[in-house]
Amino acid sequence: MKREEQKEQRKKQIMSVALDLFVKKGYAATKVSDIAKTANMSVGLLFHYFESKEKLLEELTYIGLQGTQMPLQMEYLNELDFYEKFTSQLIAYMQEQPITAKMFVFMAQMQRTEGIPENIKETALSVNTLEKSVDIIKSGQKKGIIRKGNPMALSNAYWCSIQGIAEQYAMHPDIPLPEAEWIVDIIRLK
Amino acid sequence: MKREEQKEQRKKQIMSVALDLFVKKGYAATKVSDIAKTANMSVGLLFHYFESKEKLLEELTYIGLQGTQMPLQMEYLNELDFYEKFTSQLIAYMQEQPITAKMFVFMAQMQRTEGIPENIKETALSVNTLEKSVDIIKSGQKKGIIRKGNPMALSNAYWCSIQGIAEQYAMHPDIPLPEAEWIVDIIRLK
DNA sequence: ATTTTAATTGAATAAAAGTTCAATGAATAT
DNA sequence: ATATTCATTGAACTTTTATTCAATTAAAAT
Repeated sequence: MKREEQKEQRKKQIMSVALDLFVKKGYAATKVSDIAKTANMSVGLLFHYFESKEKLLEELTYIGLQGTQMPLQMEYLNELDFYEKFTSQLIAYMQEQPITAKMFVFMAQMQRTEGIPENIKETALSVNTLEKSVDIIKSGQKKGIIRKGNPMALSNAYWCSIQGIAEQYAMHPDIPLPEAEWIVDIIRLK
Repeated sequence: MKREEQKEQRKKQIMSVALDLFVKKGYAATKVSDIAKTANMSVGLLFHYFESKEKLLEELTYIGLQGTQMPLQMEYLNELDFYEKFTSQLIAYMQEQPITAKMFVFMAQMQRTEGIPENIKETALSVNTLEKSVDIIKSGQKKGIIRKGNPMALSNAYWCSIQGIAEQYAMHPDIPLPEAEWIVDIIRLK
């Protein structure tokens, strides 16, 4: 069964290159021939593995769903501890698995970009964490460990920072990542 | 001289619509016909005002350079005050002039996207603020008002947050913006 | 009023990008 | 060893998107 392995290998190779280019240049700006060239194969071969550019995007999104589900150790003492654990684990994970940051950026791109097929957007949307987060903020505010203010705005501030950091890291992995503590300080009550 | 005014009007209209679509969908994914349709005109007319899609992008980038240069009141007491003033003014400005956030996102897009002509990238690059910021961080650390840590990482954390917030706001102006204080707390020494 | 100039349109054309396919060669099975 | 299956190529074809242009309409100048 050598063929099967090789087939999987090829698909992975294509998807890896595609992810990279989609993140760097955007989906629409990435030509199928770019992907093929970067992966050192002919366009014909690429179409042997994926029936269309859009199907490739679809599979990538589906994988992304699992890829962004990092193995979170999610027992936490309180709401602030939740954010601290999540942040430090995410940062560590981005460093160890550079694909994490790329997937993060890619999924966000899929969510917001108009003209992406609906089924793909829906898959990307299931990564959305903002809603749930607002409740945790509220709960932490009651306990007096998270600062006062509009919970939606607080949650948003935190997630936007995470998003911005992931984006920067995906593009420039050379620039040093922040300490988790700094980011959590956005919402921490002093 | 009605003609001249009208001409300017048209160009502005096209550029405004184009900015909006470029930010939402990305440059490559935005068709000239999309822009024309959204601006209620024929594609032919669009080409009467801009010789190509790329020239339109170029002019937009040039305008963006001025657009992101918001009228900053930049006398500050110390390094932390600098960040506080800058942040609150940027947030206020984004609310008053929604175009600011879009321009911010657009210019960042131009900077990072591969396949954008060099002259355009260079223009976009001159918005880059990260370098200068590192020195301010260092100086503030000496005074003991900015927290300890890698100055590059601190500067990066701050700017990534700003970028993430601008991106979110450009896309979803309905989600409330954070207080400047929260963001500056990323770098503040407690 | 008439002429001139320029705005505007949409269909025609050109260029670019996605997709197919017949032919070739390498691996696997018999 | 031979047959069979499938990976691989690149040129041909199709579709999409950018760009041009001749014709029309509206405004400005004389």
